[in-house]
Amino acid sequence: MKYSKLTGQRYKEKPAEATCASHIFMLRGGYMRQVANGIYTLMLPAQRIVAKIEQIIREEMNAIDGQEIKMPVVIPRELWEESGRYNEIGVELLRMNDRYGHGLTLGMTHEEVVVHLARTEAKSYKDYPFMLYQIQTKFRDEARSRGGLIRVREFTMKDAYSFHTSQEDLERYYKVMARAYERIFARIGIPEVVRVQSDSGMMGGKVADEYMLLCEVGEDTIVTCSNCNYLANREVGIGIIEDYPETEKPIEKVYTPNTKSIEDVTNLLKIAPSRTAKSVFYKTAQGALVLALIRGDLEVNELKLSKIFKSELVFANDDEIRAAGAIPGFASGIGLKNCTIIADPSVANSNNLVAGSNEQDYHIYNFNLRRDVPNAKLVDIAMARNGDTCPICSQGKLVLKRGVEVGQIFQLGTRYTTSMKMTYTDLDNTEKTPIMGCYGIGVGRNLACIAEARHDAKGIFWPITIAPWQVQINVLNLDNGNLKEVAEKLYLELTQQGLEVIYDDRNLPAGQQFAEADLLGVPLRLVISPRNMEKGQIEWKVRTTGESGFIDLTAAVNFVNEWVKNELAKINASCSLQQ
RNA sequence: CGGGGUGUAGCGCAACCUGGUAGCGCACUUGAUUUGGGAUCAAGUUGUUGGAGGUUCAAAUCCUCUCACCCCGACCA
Repeated sequence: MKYSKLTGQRYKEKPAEATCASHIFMLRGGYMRQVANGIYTLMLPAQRIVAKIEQIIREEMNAIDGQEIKMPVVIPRELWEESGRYNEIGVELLRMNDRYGHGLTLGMTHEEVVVHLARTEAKSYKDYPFMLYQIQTKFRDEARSRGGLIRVREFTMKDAYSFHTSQEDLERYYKVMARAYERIFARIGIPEVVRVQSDSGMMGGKVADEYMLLCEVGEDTIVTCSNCNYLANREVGIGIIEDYPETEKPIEKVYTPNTKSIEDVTNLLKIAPSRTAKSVFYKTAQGALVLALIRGDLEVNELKLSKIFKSELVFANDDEIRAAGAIPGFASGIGLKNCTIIADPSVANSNNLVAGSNEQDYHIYNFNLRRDVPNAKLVDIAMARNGDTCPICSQGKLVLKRGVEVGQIFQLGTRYTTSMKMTYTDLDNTEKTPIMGCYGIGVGRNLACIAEARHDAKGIFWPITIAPWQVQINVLNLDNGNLKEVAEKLYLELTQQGLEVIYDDRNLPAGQQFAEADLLGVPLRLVISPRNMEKGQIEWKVRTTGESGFIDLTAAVNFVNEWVKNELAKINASCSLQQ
């Protein structure tokens, strides 16, 4: 590729709307342009990287017996109705009508479509197990896209679906897939991606893991341990806290006017938040009232709570709280009617707490959950905190970090095969329902994450496996002597070796060429200049390390060939190709 | 959906408060000189100031409505 043929401006200044490194550099470097909120056009450099990421994913999926297929972007509403998700999923699913008034959707995930296919094609136990995958455009009408390609509405995703005749086989394959994922992240140049326990969200199913790149621009919070390798999304993370067991004392009322919050109460009574019980009222989608009781120093994890009721929860309003016999601001679980009470173990395991009295302007001392609210259901609903004790090793302290989800794997179970009536005939001639797993990787998000993890102040440095080009040729003073001939010849020879070369044939001042080269992040740069040509040499420089040196022009092709081979070998060695 | 912010040339910004011919830097075009870290000189080009209404002799500027984008939150695979 000659630079003069590459369409796209390179900006010197940071575009106003960009706030994170990957976004800034990809706009400045002419990798992409925004078309609408969360919708981008990828230009040649980005498209080349994407193609390489996709190819690596494809190789790894094929290596574990994946079959690449292509499902449609536009999906008829009937399929979503069959699985029940047409009504479960909100506005995120983009719905529209065709000319006949037939309801259509833009695919945001493809469980329905893959089951639609698989249920007519795999009728015998002999057809199992199998895995189908695609690399395809998804559309999700995000409430809030942000951060360039980190979070968008239209994106390319590799989604894979496996089908099994037993839970054991699903679990076996789940591990195979997990290994493939580790190899993918290593091969595309972000081996530091970690696997964390997670919630399966709208996909359904029980076991789910997310692959996270830990970095500041991430929007997920990850619970990590200072001592062991515990890793969990904060949505499901658990922290062990100190309990304060005491002998139960009788309830005493205390006058606490104008104390609406835990902070007000602790300030007034001069006690620690951990000596209080907090009452938070929620309402389920069906309108049922829920009281969550938790110790005052902890926060309710609403995802954990919503799983108990299999419903989204919203805060109850004051009237609804009063209807249950509680006083907002002074509420507790004592004497409530028509209200399900969920208590976190933190409240049960500490005694003589300060709690609401359900009487205006009064709290009580010596609240004891087991004695005072015996009907409360004990479930962990606490948000893990920085500094809590690790639930796995009991030694380390939890540390919360930010992360970007770059992939996820789920053991789906029979959520879709049951609702969509997919069956096969087993050995004993009975009809059975297959068990599914599903596995996603966001291609564009990975691209952005690599940029987040691999950049300096001047630009991105792309790992050799996915770099838009492997080698860049710069010529200083192209018009000088025979430099142009030398460069053209070198370009041709390298290209003939099968190397991917971008040749800056624009005759720009050195500074500008170098600045733009840094933005493009090609791993190896060759510089041809009058100064070095006098000695018959060219200079090479490695983008990542800054390492540089000189080589005779005659040896250049060999040198580059070897260098690229070595770099590729280094990455491949880090993730041996044997399964 | 709630809170905040911004829309002026391809990009970054000024002019807006206090109404009076829309400007600067970069980019772009032509020519010359340059070539080891975002050149130099000269001459140019580029705008319905996001849109619609209103007030006014006069609106980028004031008022109303609207649209788009960004940030924070809610929500989310």
